Amino acid sequence: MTERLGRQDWVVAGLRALAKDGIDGVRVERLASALSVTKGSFYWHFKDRGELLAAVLEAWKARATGDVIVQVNAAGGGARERLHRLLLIVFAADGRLEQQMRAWASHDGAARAAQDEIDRLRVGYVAALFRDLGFTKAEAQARAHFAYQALIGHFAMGGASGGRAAAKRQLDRAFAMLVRPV
Amino acid sequence: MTERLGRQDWVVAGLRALAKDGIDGVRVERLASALSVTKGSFYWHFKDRGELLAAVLEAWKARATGDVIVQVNAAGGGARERLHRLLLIVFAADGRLEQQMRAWASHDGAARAAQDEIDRLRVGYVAALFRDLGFTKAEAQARAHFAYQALIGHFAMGGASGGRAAAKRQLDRAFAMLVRPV
DNA sequence: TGGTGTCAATACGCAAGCGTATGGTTTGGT
DNA sequence: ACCAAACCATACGCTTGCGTATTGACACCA
Repeated sequence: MTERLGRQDWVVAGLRALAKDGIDGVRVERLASALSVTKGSFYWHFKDRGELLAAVLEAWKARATGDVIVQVNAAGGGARERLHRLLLIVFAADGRLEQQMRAWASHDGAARAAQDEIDRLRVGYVAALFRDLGFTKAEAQARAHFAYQALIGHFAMGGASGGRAAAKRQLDRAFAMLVRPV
Repeated sequence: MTERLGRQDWVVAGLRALAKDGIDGVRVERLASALSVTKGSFYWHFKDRGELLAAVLEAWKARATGDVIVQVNAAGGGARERLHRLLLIVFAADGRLEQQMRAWASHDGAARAAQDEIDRLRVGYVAALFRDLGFTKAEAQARAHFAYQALIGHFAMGGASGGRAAAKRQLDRAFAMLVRPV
């Protein structure tokens, strides 16, 4: 039942703590207690707290990269359908980790760099969808950027404001605006 | 030259520290040293750190409420001009305090409440502008919300990505999209 | 000149966290 | 059964930061 721990267990616990309490909630003694263990264990797996944070960052990058994109691509459909599906998925997603990640990035260089990298990648993907819809490169880039900014803002504001249905109606309006030709 | 300090000096220093290092950079001993004084002074003006944070929050609310809105209103013009001017101003503004404020709100109830209040107020203002442009209430609300989210996202991403000119061109595209009738 | 109120320095106790040292326990291989 | 490696507990020292207590300096007023 109570298995011994590996590096991954600490990273997972770190991600959980990050999503819940922000980066300075991921404290080694706290994680230890959450894992029902003492920090004696931690310092066997990691050199120091910094190494854990780096690992957490890496883990986040890994899951932030593929995940949704492949999910959207796998379901097929044209660019318009994909974009719509993408928006529905991401705007309904739990943005707490994303938000705390960004809060972290706001005062840490490495996190900031990782975040920027992920941002570029995701905006690039969305821009490609807009291009498929027939927009010029610049227009596609602008719209993708704008839409992505809105997503980040959405997360930053703590997700939904009204009910599920109201949120969907608002999103549909935004979508209509976004895909309407110039 | 070296005047004695008042409560306000600490609050101002707190805001500066918040914008620069985030909420947990506003430490009493750190502020003290920034003000070339010891914490003996601090604890004369404030009961504890919590009281300072509350004061900082209050100060932020005060300056976040009026400021830009009156500036935009004062310059006159129709709804379209006002909206355009508003976007130009806020998207070019320094969002560091805003961003750190939001990072704080991501793990603190009081800050969160204040932030929500400000958000509602600002979105309401923008929604009124959209209504003046002839949109229905729901459409105006949706567009205002979307635009505001994008602003927050913009700040969260650390402001400009390309040059000043490129940013303006992107913003103009977004503006065109936002004001285009359904 | 003495007193009172305002602001500040110093010294202290306390708690949270990090990282280290050292020794104990469990596991798997032989 | 025994050993070595992997994993964990305990105890310690150190730093940072909070909050308190006490005393000092300055200003203004009577």
